[in-house]
Amino acid sequence: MSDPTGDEPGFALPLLLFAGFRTLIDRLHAELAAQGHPDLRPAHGFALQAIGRAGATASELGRRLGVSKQAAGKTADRLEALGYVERVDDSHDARRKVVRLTPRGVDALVRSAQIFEELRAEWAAALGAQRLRDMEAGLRAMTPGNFFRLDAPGWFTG
Amino acid sequence: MSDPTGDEPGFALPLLLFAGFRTLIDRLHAELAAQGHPDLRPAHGFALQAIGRAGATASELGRRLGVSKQAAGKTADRLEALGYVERVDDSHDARRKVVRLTPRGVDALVRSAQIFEELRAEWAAALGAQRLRDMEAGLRAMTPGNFFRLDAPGWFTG
DNA sequence: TAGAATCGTCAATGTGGTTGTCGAAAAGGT
DNA sequence: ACCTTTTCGACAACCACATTGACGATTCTA
Repeated sequence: MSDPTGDEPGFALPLLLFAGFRTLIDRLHAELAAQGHPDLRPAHGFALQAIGRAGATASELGRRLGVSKQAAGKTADRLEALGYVERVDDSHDARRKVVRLTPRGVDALVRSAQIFEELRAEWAAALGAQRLRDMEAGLRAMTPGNFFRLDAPGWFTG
Repeated sequence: MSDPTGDEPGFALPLLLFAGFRTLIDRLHAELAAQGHPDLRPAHGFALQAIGRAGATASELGRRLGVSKQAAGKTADRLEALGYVERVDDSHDARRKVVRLTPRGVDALVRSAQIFEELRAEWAAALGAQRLRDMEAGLRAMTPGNFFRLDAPGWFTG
């Protein structure tokens, strides 16, 4: 209004991006809670995604999440206590213990994917499909390409 | 709906938003570190912003950040140890101890604002000023209005 | 086969968050 | 003025999530 260009101040951009992220994640977990997964936290969702249907060892999980193997092991402990993963001995390597999704873990993953599709459809309906694609394309252009490294936790506090 | 248009999968949207946020914050702190503030972490930046030039009590800071007054007090302790804030007694209210920015704290805030402007200018140059404004407008439309509540930490883990 | 790398775990520590409690000080109602 | 309620800052205990360093056991490799 008073700004002749109408530009947002610079500090608003990261805040808006975070607000968008947070809004989506909050809605995801509200839905997951309503669908039988009330104990799942955002950090757990990232870990489940990183484990994947093929499973992973604690060390591998740590590499995928960008954290130490010890931290990954503790996260696996918590997910195990919540019933989302189980540990199985590897018959080919006595050192390895594979963290594998339980049926409950798979269910959470399937539902998450479904909910994300619905949320994206909401955004597409509100903004227009093309505007949403533009936004995604713009973000993809401004972020490091192989940014499917899910390492949110711990990064904030250092 | 199928996607003959090559739409992004739904789960990519939050990841892209987070990647954008993280990219900006990482660049901010790389710059801050180069400009004499290597110990400042993302969480600290949020707290400094919430304290502001007018200062705030621990309780008020807690309300602004959406955390308990105890947590806010600990964060103030940490910032005090790093030399970014100081505590002064309130002459009108013997209970209150106002957390106020030191010159170093003000310097960090000023530099942060400057860096954010530069980063936004980079995005505007790469995407086009209008596309960036569209992105910001879209995000503003999809996020709760008064989202200047800086409560990132703790939210993730619950 | 000896040496190096990897796996999972234990231990100690740092940071940031949460309740609950408490005394001191301010504010409010009668 | 007095008593009650609220607010403030602090302390204590605890939890979540990360770190580094060390360790025995196992596997890979030169």
